[in-house]
Amino acid sequence: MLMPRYVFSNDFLPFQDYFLASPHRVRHFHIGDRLWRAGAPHEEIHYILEGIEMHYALHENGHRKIISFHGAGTVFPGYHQLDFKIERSLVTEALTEMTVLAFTRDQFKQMFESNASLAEAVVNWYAAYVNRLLFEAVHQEYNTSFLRLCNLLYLFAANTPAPESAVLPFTQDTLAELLSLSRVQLTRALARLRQEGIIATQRGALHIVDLNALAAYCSSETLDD
Amino acid sequence: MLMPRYVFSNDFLPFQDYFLASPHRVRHFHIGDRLWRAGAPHEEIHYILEGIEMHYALHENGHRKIISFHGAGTVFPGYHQLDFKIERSLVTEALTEMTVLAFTRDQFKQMFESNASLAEAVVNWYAAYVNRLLFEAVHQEYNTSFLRLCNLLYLFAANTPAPESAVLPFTQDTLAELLSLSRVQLTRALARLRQEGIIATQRGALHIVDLNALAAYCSSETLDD
DNA sequence: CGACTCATTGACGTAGCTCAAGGTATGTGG
DNA sequence: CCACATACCTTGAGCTACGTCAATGAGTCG
Repeated sequence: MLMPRYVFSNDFLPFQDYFLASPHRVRHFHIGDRLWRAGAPHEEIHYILEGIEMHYALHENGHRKIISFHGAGTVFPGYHQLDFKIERSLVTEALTEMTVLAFTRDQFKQMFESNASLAEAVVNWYAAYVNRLLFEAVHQEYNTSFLRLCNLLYLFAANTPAPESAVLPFTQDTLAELLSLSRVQLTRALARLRQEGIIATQRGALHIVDLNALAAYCSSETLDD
Repeated sequence: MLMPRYVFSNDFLPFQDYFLASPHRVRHFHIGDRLWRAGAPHEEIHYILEGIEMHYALHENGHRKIISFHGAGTVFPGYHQLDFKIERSLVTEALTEMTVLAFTRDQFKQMFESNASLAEAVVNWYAAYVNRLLFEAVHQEYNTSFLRLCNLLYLFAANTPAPESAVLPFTQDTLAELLSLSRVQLTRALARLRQEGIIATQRGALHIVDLNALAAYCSSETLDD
């Protein structure tokens, strides 16, 4: 049974050769680059060969809200043919050096219409993205900041190769912006987890020390039982 | 440019004849019926011929969060082939008498794979659904309850035939559950709008009196300028 | 006309915000 | 390799928006 994800990767890996054989343009990005023009609608769709990008929104009042991360083997943004106002306040930024295959909407449309299993993959990707957003809108919204943090950390840890002793490479700023919390409030929640021996904190990273104790705090939507 | 929507209808109307000609089962639901078994994954996909349904989530702590409404000419839930835990806490309930064409996942898959323009429509529908969820997660989250209410009312009004004097048929309970607010807080925000002559309230409904004044309160993500 | 649902308002508690000040790693240039 | 700058992290104090609890009023329906 599938749990919410904040990190997307490899969900289009089976199509890599197909993408390479289809009309595209190879593009490179450097750390901190934005993957498309600010304020513009999404004109290109990327298949990521290498690197990780972060997708976030800038709110009128200055807050930054991190939505998701996208790594090798995935496609971003999701293919569609509409023009949404909100997309113009969304930013995608390279966290590492990146290499992508860039498709225009029309090029992607060609592939989408001629390759049914790619179309299925696009739809399944959308379903997973909806799931991540639903998790936040219908679930995290009603939780305290402490519980929201526990859920987030557990989901991240569960997606690593060694959940029991996972190292999560996030600054506290990043975690706060993922959870729509103030940095101060986030620090307080981390302090509690540290005092209880559940995590260890470090500059720019965070270690899971006692995954079971963490899981005991999480809500059922987070746990795969 | 497209704004967030809470009500979905007619986005699959061009396919109605196609749906009728494809293998399906006609089903009827009565007011208050749930459109699929509680706690189960979505096994059927409906094309709605008549009626309106409400989609909501039940949180562990008793809160109910209303997500969206689906009316004639649309398909719900979105087609995909995965199994998400969160779907089991989601409920879809008939608000009126309903008639739908029910497809199994396999039946829908057949259509999806053999009709490229249907596949496009599914993807565009997902993009609109993501947009509605993004609006809440990245935007409304940072707004005060008053501003969130203004945005919601404006979006609803803008989707009616006569926005200037729209009548919105929602109880205050429903509005509170759409905005993740307490009923009390919602009443207070409505009281302010009433005192300012922007709306008139009534049992089970609410009238827009001064749409421009309402728009002046809204944030830019809500306004189509 | 009684029973329900829906709406309104007041009193009070608290989670999480902002503001503020200081502490500790990490990196860079001299 | 030291001095300094720049993140990043921690903790305290006070404020406020919003939640809960509670009581009452006002439409609507059998």
